[in-house]
Amino acid sequence: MGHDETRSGRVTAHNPLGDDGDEYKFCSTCAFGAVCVGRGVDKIGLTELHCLVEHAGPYGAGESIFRTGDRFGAIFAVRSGTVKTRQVDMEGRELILGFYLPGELVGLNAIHPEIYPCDAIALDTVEVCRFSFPALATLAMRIPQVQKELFSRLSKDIGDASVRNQESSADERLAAFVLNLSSRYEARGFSSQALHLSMSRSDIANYLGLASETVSRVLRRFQDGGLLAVDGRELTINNGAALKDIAKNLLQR
Amino acid sequence: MGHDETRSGRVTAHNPLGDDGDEYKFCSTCAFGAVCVGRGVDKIGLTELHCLVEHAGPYGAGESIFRTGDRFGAIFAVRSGTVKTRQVDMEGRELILGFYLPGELVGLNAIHPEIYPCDAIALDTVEVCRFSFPALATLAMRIPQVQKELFSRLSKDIGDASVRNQESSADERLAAFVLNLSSRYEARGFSSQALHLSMSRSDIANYLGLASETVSRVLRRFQDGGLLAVDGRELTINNGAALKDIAKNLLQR
DNA sequence: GTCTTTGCTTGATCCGAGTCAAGGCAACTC
DNA sequence: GAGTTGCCTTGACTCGGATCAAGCAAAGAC
Repeated sequence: MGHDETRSGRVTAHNPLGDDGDEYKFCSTCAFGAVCVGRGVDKIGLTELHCLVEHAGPYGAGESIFRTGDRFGAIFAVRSGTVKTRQVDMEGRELILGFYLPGELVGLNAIHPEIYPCDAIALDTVEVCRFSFPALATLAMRIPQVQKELFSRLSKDIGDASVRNQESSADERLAAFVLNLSSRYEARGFSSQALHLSMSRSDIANYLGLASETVSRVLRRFQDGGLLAVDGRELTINNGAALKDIAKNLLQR
Repeated sequence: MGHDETRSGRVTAHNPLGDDGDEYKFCSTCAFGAVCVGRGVDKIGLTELHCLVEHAGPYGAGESIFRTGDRFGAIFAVRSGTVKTRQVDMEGRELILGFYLPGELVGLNAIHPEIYPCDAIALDTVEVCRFSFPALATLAMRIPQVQKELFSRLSKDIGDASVRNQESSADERLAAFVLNLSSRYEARGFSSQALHLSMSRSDIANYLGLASETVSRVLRRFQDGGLLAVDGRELTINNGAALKDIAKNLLQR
């Protein structure tokens, strides 16, 4: 055990995630790892994927994972907690681009400008997996499934961003927002009925292009109509069908 | 020349773009080809890229290049003319996702769903280059620059789509729209001052989330203020700086 | 304990842009 | 020529949601 320990200790010091055994187990619970496992990346590819991952965090609420203008070097998979991305304009006004739940990838919009075009900020306690993008791109050259996954994720984000663009009422937006969160939580094994809003009303409002007062009012109206129940940031969907009907023109295909 | 001609003739019959000599010249004027040339794809890679390209069109105004629900098989570079992409919701209302000028890529949002999520419709006489996506992805496995270009284009579209999402006044939107068109034309070697709007007022309105009447009124106000001159679909920018000031919060970085 | 601070809710008012309606102007057709 | 069609413009009215302004509750600070 003596000199082996020394050697692996040295390696680990430079690459703390180099231990495949632990890492394999570690990443089998990681969202992006699960994606790869689920979509048929072979075990060798998966191991290589793990070798280029770094576990980062925890970040406390309000801390940033990356900031506008930082040189782009990696994309991040949320491991736990919720992340928001935002831009701040010249007048200091915030524009929220998106919320990222466990299992979702942050930073794909930075590949092109080669600097991060937004801040990524933890809304609660957040852990992430960091994927060096040059390494990922290199791996994608050899493993078709990795390349395909990347293309697919990128393409999906284009579609998702487009959906938000249509003109629609506050009711439609909020119903769609709630249902979207619900289905994303469900896809990751959480409850689709009872959900926790990690973000403030004003974050939601900003994201949806509304005033926070409007968010309050619409949620209250939905609650009065029996569509859902809100208690602070805890939200329970009681009539998903009715919400779907309200949001039908905004729902992702 | 004799048997050479015969051989290349046979090949050409099955793959009409297989003749490298002609094709190289042909695609050196094609927008996507120019992109690759400009960014340093080597000649061998470029030749291979040309081999997987098919020239399609011309399409007349109103004809579609692909339609919602078609199985995704290729992305398209606009060669001449203007293309719009749109979705039609259950009530039959149109939602315009984007306009594509010569040199721009259409269909990137179809990679993920693996079917086209929208119609691509020619606004005037349109010619395109068709890139088989499986072939492109395969080429990307071997040629880093092709992979990089694809990642970059995809990432750029995410960023572009996000920008449109913020709440903003009709004036801001229209100023940003005009400037955006202007810079895109300029990037392709056209005039940045005098531009032709290939799309109707109602297409512009739809794209910007406004009513067509509002587009009329705002353009008129801009004209009265000396910012630009409109004559039907011909538009001349007279005071770009003032437009930039109006649009400053929406301008792409 | 009180005093702040922060986030959320509710009410009253106002304004930008949508909607409705009418009319203008080319480009075609017959 | 007159009529039709499609697109654009202009005016009058309406309304959804922003803004302004309180008020309230929970969580810290001291």
